[in-house]
Amino acid sequence: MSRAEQLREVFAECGIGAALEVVGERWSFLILRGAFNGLRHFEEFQTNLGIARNILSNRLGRLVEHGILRRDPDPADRRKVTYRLTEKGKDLLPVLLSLRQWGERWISGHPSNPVLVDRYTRKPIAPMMVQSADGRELSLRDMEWVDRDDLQREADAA
Amino acid sequence: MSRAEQLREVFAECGIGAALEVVGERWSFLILRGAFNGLRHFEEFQTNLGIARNILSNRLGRLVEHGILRRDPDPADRRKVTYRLTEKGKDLLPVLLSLRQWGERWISGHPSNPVLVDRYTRKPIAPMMVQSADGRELSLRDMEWVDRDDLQREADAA
DNA sequence: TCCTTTCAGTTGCGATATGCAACCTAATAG
DNA sequence: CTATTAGGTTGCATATCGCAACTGAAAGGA
Repeated sequence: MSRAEQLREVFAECGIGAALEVVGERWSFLILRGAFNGLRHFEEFQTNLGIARNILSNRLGRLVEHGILRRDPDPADRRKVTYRLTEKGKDLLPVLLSLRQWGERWISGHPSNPVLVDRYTRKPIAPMMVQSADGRELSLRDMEWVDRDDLQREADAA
Repeated sequence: MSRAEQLREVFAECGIGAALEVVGERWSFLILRGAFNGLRHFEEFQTNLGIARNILSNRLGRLVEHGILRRDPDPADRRKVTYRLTEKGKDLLPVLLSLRQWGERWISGHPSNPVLVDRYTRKPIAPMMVQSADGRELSLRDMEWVDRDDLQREADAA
């Protein structure tokens, strides 16, 4: 087994590793943030993020390969290519927002721009938090890591 | 200021960029996952993750530097060093869980081990989701990116 | 038509980061 | 007093990154 394959296996054994295999590179999150903010074209990403063109090309390719972005030619201008989020990509929003809120709280110290608001109430979205199955907010003290099989046995015993 | 310059500034100030400065490297998330799962010592991280020793040393140092882990000598055995999450570190849990749930859903296709449960009800935590200020679940269609100042003006006008 | 600009990349090359194995020092165990 | 453990550091090879320059196809303009 090659080193790369070994690494893939380590990463794949948990959802975090599996996710990082796809979006773990330094620029991927920023490209996704751009996509969520409406960037669609190569030049838009390049000028707005200040990313090197070859890296951008590589990352966009990877994100497309992994089904996070869709790459379509623009029918109106055949030079242009449109990148947009797939469902799989859109589903990364909680990750992006958690990361952003953490950065605002602990690093930059202030909310950043633009703000994501509820379209109807015009109020900013709530902070991301961990909740119980019935919707109570949980802190780390209220939670416990349990082996999946042990949990199953607990349930069977009850 | 040009539109490109404006946007570049926006991204530089964005919480995501700030967060990635600190936890954006390839192994950082996996080290944090280990910490959340109870790993405390250098050798534990090393054998558990299979990370190169020099990289682990470097990453632990960086996480300590940024106040995400605390490094304490073990009073019982002075060879040992204990790394544990600070409040700032613990507050990364929503990021880790969002990432993990996404990976489970879209990549590995199944829930991973161990499971994080509500200590009292013994039920797995809920999926991370974006919510309005009053707790409704929001999908991307229900939200809108708004410039902070525009939002303020909207509020003033009302 | 011919010339220029735009768009989406690719290529070459040097700088940086990463992975691996071996080594080191202090503390503890036997 | 020797072996082992913990937590690193060092040297070296490879992989990835960032920058600048270049390419090639497609518009746009005179």
